[in-house]
Amino acid sequence: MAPRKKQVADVNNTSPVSMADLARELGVSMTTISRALSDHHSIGPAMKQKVLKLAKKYNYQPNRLASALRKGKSQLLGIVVPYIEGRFFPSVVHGIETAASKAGYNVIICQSNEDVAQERRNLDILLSAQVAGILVSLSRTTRDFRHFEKVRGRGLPLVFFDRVVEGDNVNAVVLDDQEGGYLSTRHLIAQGCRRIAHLAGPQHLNIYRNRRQGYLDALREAGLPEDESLILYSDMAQDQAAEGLHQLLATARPPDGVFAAGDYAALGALQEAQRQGLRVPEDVAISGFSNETFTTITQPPITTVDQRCEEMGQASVRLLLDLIEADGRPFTPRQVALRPELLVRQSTAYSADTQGRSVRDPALKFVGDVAP
Amino acid sequence: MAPRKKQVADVNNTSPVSMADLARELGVSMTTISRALSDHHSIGPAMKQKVLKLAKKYNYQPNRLASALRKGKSQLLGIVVPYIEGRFFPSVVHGIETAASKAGYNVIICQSNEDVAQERRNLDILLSAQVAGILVSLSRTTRDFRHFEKVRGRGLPLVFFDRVVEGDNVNAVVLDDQEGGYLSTRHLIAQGCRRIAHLAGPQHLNIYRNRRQGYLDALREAGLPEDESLILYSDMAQDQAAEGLHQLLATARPPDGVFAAGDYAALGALQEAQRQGLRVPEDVAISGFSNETFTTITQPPITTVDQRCEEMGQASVRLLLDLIEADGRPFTPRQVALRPELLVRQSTAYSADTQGRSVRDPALKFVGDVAP
DNA sequence: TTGTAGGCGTTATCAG
DNA sequence: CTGATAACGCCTACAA
Repeated sequence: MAPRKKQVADVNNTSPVSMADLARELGVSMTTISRALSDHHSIGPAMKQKVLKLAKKYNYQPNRLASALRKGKSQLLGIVVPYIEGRFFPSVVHGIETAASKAGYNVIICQSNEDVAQERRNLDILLSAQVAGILVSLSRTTRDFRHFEKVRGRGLPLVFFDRVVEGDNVNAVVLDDQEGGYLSTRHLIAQGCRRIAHLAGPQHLNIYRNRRQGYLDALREAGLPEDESLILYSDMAQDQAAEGLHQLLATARPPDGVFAAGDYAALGALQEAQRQGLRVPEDVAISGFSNETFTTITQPPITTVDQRCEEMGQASVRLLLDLIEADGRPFTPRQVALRPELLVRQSTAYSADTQGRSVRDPALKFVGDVAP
Repeated sequence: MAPRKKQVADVNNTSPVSMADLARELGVSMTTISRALSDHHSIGPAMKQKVLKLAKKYNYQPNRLASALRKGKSQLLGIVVPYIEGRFFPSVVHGIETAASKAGYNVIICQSNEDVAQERRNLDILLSAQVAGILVSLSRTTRDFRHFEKVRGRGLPLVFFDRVVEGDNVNAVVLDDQEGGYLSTRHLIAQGCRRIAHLAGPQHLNIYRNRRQGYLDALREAGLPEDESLILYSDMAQDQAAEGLHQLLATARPPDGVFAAGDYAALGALQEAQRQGLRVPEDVAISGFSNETFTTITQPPITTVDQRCEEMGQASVRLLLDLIEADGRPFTPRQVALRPELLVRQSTAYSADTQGRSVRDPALKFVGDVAP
């Protein structure tokens, strides 16, 4: 019963077993082992069984470092995000990891903390880790994109998501924010609203620019006037929104609907309306954007636009894998715009389900979506 | 101006430059290059400069795979979490990634999806990726812990966090839930509550068991009776909590305070109380657990316990790094219990700050914390 | 069907 | 202070 000891003083440490060890034990060459394990065609079934059995017995784990070094490609994907917090990025990362692991890849994750310098460093790290591809959502402070040229120069597959480099020579996955703004506003109009205010975000960010444009599209389509006095620009904070709505409600012709470009702004508006004694949605309907968790638990729950976080992750991985499989052969860059989903809740619709009911109208203009 | 082309048909791909390339260019040996780059002491400053300059010029990136293969240790840490969603795990991962990258490590992240089999596979993957250490939060379905023996057998540093294997021979970082329950209840008592109900979670989960115990501790300390009829067990869902409070309020002696073991339960209780026309906190004070985002935006904002997610990530990494540095030398396993933070808001305190004010009472029993 | 041998890029051990 | 050489574990022509 005495445990055999190979080395002195090494109580417990099982040193990892390599192919060479297995080969020695079976009296065959490493080639045979390698082939048996990778299910190569030119290997006898008997031999294969023997090898697999021994591998199991010794709990053989392939050394992916060695394999990757030899093949020049690892099974790792790199992710660079501004941060892993809030609702959006974690969900996208969740989608990415799920899709990646399904395809046999693992992800190594880096945060830029909204700092270009850190973003650059992250890219360098991922390059030297020999990842098979990189997924990036830009930091807020990124104005210069030269560091990405390094990646392309290496011929390394690169996909942007959400915060992307604009242009048609990059691979990118985004939410169609304009469609989101359009859907929300169209819905408010359908609910009978005729004076719809827009709580808009900073217009140097394309997401807010696009949401505003969707809002205008819907107004125009319905023949409603564009009224700049109904558009309030802010940083989308709850109190700014409340203050803004406060002012609008004090005017001669207050709005009967509010499309906020963010859920916190919608919340601020909701609370302000209620403070003023207004009923929501009867006196003023309010909708938000992002499907933050809290939108389901306010009274009434807030109508909002879901950003398809997980799908964004999936779509990004799909695109990246296509790029990886293309393996340097010419590949026409793709820009994917995910179709947002309007979740109608009681802040805009009297009869809406608390959980939010997805509005899918086949007559809506089709903007783009991932391939089925 | 014609671009020099090394290879035909290779338009743009800069193949990564290796130490050998630099050595050839400078007419020195690879050894010299390696030493210059790793700042070895026995290298001439002149030589070092030359090498560094050339490395910069050619944009040399060390191949971490090769380095790790040679050294038998990578600069990667593995994380296994049930999933990356909600508030808790993303924040912990955020803390982990931040601490790890500060120490020169990168993280590769895996989700078990609450599935033991997946958890096992994840461990295998991390082992074969030759990570330097592993951080694990157990899946709900994990009852058998043998797969972790493989990791220990390899002598690979292993730290559990939040959902941990119990016992004093593992390294683990948890929140002191008992202390959290104690702090909350003690606070309710200090606010004048004398009949405090507890919305408890499933008692097979240690977090809920511990929160309940803390509740009992505080009652006992204050000389208040333990009344099992005031403890309601459920899965902590919003509607269950509402229903539960509904029943309690209908009794002859309704509670004047509620300590809910989760924020959703607290929310359900708050809404139910308000439906019954009760004022919160005047008629009944309510506190929750977890510091979910929505607790700041309810009316009134809900007093809750912050779980120190980021600190948990940091502490886990610190412990793991200590383990890595011990490098196989005997290491007495450590269990770290993070001190929770009570955030007092208006649902329990008339005068509380909306944002929540941290209660730090030096007289509180000290349970444990990370080293400074 | 199996074996031999060389190399992926780095580092550690020697010897000068 | 510098260089030659041998690994690390795996893969893959090429040869048998």
